[in-house]
Amino acid sequence: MLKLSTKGQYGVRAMYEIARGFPDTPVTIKEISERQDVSVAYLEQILNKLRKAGIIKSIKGPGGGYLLSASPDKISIAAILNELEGPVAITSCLEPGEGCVRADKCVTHLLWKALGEQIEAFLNTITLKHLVSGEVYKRKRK
Amino acid sequence: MLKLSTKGQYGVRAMYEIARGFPDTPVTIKEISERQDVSVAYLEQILNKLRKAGIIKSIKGPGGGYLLSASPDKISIAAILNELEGPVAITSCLEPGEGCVRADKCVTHLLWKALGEQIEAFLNTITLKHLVSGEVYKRKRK
DNA sequence: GAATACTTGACAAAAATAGTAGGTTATTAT
DNA sequence: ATAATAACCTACTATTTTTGTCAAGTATTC
Repeated sequence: MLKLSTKGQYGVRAMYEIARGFPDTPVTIKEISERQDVSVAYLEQILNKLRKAGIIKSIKGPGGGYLLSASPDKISIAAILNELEGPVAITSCLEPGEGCVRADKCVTHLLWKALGEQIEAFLNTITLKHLVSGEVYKRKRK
Repeated sequence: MLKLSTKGQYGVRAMYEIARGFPDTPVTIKEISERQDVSVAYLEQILNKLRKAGIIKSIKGPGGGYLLSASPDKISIAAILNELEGPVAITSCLEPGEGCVRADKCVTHLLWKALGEQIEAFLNTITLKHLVSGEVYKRKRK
């Protein structure tokens, strides 16, 4: 349960590759595709979303590719997933804009809200820098 | 993202109703259906799974219904969702039995594992007792 | 102008979700 | 006995989401 779609998974892995080119080496879709075993066409969709969100920048033509818009320690996993999969919302009624009609009498409303906040907080603390430096492992052990 | 299916959501709400009958008042599907706005037919499917898992017991015939197999403070939300939606597994390769081929070179593997463990730990601390007593609210504020 | 590389929109197979429908079995009360 | 109640079981299906592919276009460099 609570599975992430491949778009989210591949998106984070693609961002990792782009982060490795920080601050000024553009990374092409083809390179990402080869290193992460994801088709070029699918990556195009994913990176397009992230570019429109302003998380990455693109440079066309030979020598082009993708670059981070900010330094790796400023880009959290939460930010990436937010663009690709929308905000954390354990139930549909917790999505922004979606008013929950039975929130007052719903015994589980606060539970799902609290869980969502936990997840969001966790994903906010982890950045591309942690991924690139392999620090996720250390985190896990403490 | 990270949405729970309706089966999981309804399941927890149904368990809440059954917990209210603890220790010896059987709760019928019809009652749950009316109180939680979920069809009888759909609830049958859900409660059947939970019964087969041994979390609840059933009594047939007039005066029958469902009862908890253990006291509300011994039944966690994690246990309920585990039966209805399977274990927490942010990615398919983290499902029990599913060996991850590229775990060693996958930079996100440990991240998803850590997130899953966080979620599981959270859901393990919350029980039906918290739901019935409205204690989820208090938890959330601390 | 040829090659590179991103951009865009449409499409489609496959899987998961969210249920319905209809009949069966067990128990109780009359 | 039999009627009523309530759980049990299996199959089916429409819809939505996921997971991509495909084709054509635009911008840039050499």
